[in-house]
Amino acid sequence: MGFAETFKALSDGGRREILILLKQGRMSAGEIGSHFDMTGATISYHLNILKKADLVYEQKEKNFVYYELNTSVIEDVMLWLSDLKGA
Amino acid sequence: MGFAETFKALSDGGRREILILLKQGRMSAGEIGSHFDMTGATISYHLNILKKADLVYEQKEKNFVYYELNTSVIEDVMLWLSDLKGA
DNA sequence: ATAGTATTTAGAAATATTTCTAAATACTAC
DNA sequence: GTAGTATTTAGAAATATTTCTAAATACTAT
Repeated sequence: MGFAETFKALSDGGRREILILLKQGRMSAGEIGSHFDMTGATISYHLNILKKADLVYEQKEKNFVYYELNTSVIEDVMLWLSDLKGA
Repeated sequence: MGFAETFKALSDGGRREILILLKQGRMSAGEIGSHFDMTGATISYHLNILKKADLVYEQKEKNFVYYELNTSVIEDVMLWLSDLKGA
């Protein structure tokens, strides 16, 4: 999407923690949720925001949904910031 | 402050435009406002959010308030993103 | 001091975000 | 097919964000 979605997604501490968790590798929605004091519905809401921001992608397998970090957008954001900062 | 404030500040397109404008150098609140279709009050509101996020700092001179880009926090954000992206 | 310019503050309205509970969907395994 | 597990969707409540208008503050210059 655009930078608005990306920065908005990153503005929530819980969502940033989810991303940090996913540095370890892909993880099911349930396992992600087990790390937080939130309902599964709330976790699902946050995962959806991260997905729409292209910060994660999902893989459905059996009756699990796995989420994995998507680093391509992170690069784009770093480039934007680098340009803002200037030479 | 923290990353929440920074990312939240960056999540608004108008605020990002203000920052891009300030790449050219410091600019008074009024001149910043003249680039946007918003009231001065709204511009002031956004400048305050950018200031609280340490993305700009202000210098009062005569009856003008000048705003200038502060790049130190941008570096911090880039480091956080770089770590998230991993090696 | 008065008038004028620059900016911020206060208060209110519209919209967006975050979270929950309860229900729905999707799949597995017997 | 029934029961159970995993996840999402729907709807509602609480809070936060964005924007405006009008008023207040701060400073300049006559």
